[in-house]
Amino acid sequence: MSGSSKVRRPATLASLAAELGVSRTTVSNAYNRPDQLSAPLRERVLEAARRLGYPGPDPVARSLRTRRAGAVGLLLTEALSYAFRDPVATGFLEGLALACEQAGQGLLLVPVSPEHADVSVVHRAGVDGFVVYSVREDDPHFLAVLQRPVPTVVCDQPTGVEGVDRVGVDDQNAMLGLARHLTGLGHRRIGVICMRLAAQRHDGPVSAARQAAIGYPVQRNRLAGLRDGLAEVGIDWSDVPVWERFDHSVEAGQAAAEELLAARPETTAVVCTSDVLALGALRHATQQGIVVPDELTITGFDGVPEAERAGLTTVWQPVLEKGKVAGELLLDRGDRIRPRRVTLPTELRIGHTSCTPRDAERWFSGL
Amino acid sequence: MSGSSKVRRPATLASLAAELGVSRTTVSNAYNRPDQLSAPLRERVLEAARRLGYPGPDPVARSLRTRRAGAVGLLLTEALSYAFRDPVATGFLEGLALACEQAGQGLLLVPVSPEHADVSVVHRAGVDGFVVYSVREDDPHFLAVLQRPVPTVVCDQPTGVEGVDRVGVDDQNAMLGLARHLTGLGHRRIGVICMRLAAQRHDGPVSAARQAAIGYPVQRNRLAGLRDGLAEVGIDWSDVPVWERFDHSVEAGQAAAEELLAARPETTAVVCTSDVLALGALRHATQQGIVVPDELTITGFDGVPEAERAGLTTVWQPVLEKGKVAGELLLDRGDRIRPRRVTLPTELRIGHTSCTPRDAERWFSGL
DNA sequence: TTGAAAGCGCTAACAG
DNA sequence: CTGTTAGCGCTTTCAA
Repeated sequence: MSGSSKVRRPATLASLAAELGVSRTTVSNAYNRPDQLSAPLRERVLEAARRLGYPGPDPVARSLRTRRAGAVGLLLTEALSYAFRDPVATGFLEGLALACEQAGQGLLLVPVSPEHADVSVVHRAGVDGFVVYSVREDDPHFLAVLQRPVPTVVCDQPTGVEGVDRVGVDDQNAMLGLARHLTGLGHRRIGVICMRLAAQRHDGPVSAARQAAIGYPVQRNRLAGLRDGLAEVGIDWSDVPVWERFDHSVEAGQAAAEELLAARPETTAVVCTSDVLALGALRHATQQGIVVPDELTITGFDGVPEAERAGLTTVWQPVLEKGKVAGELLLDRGDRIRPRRVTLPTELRIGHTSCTPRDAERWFSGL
Repeated sequence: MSGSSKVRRPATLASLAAELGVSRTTVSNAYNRPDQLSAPLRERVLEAARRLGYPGPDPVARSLRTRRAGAVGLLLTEALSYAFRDPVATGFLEGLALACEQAGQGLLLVPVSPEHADVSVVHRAGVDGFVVYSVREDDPHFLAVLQRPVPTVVCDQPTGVEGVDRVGVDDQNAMLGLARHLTGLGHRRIGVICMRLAAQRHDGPVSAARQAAIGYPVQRNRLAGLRDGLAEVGIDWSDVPVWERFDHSVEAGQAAAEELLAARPETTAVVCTSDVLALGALRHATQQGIVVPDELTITGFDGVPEAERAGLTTVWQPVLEKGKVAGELLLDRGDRIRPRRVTLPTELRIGHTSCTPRDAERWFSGL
């Protein structure tokens, strides 16, 4: 770590005290408790500090002594850098940053990267608590966080971890609402595109076995909600094609849509478990000249700005609020002993990517 | 900070050592230098740690001892939370995060907020260095960073600070290229929309006096480049209307465009010093039924994804790369004594929001 | 290999 | 209002 010609810390609190012929306490007080010493003396101290180039109490030493780091750690899925590309994650970050600002706490982004499977970064983080954003149930970094003797708040997943607060939404119920919207429109041939379901990479159709071993509660619950909704109109879940994508990007959604529709051309509605994937499906449709929604209904999940602009039918969730609540839950000095669970509301937003399918009369005629 | 039922640190390195009847050194070595003790002994230590719930060496204490925090501090303009809404800032953050990941260093976001004008957050940050992203020349937080005896790298602004590395682009020259593009097309009635120029809020036309006291080198340089480019075809800068906006948002750009065009209806081209503002101007035009580019040319600066989608004529700059280089500059252990200056290339990207103005023949006929 | 000694720089009682 | 006394929990020469 070079890059500057600034010199190494020249003075310490002790040396300053010696120089001035006062005690260390007095110098410390000059910084931390101005009311504990006379104004002139304080000014003398500060002046000497300026003269000697003393930058004030060392933050690390102070943290050790006070037992508070003044920062919150954030653990994210994937690489840290990915978070800034994902619209849902950035919304969450904004909310969390808001809470931190308000509390005057720093936000330490833990440098997890796919290559360095090194958990030690978690152990090295000087923080007073952790916020964990949407990670796999058996994420090793998360396990490392649990070792640390500091409070932890999880957003979204994993769910139901003992001793840990959680903020999230009711993914299953939200998806149930979306399913009813679609079945109500008359859709019966529905295909699904979902995000990664397990640690190991897989792209393509999801077997029943794999569905039974989903490592991400959020995806699990969204699929479950859909399953329940379809069951209400007699659709057997095992007949519903589910296409998985490991990467979360528009391109991934596009490719998945292509595969899904090639395998199941009779599909009238593609349900995506995220807006990003849905935007990809939308792009595929556009490029193939498939008219949405007339020929194909496409839905998303999240309610990100891009989706709104595209008029996507989706489930909106309060992403920013999740971040804010996560931060507040962690920073809240209230002496709540019991872990808290906060479930925020979602909202079905019907855009213009969903409508009655062409073959609907088939089903409605039966009424 | 509550929220978890996890208990307070139960064991320390010393207590573990006592428990095992070995020295603290041995326990420390078990974690930090596995090759310095026998495997069986190490296993015994680790086992005891597990049993006693010892989470490994305390990061803060270790930092104090080793004199390295293992994290980089990031100082941003505006509120911390704003950064996640700004497409340029998120690009920068992604790049910086990439560099941190690679180096295994944490990224500590310093919680600056407009309300808390409190500089102490900077003094409290336990970091090995700072990256400063695009702040005003006399930003108090920045001044506080300079006090700290750690290396510092600035992105964009302020420029020319002694002892501090800097990464950025040649804003002036980039804008000069854009200006030539416009004058080459035949534009002579040009209006400007720019970002904030000083600490105190101001929205509207910018006086010559205010232009002479711009506190943001980036804006200063972009305007200077434009001025020079226009001077080449004999346009007097004092005739060019410059509209400032304190907030950086699409809405702000839209409002500025409205005011500017109302004041100067003869304008054939609106030059914006950022894409976000330009997108706002574009929106204004669309809503007013002004055909772009036929009736009005609009240009931006930055080359953000949204701008590309909109086909905006703009100056693209390597935002992600800036973040990456900033991180590398800071983390680079090379013993460069002299501060370094890195200037990255930009690229004029001509979209379909610029074309020859309708009154061009007036000028070309003179050839 | 392992251990003993010496702080890193600071704050928080508690006395004066 | 100021100083004295004890560490916070850890790493690291240096010796054994």
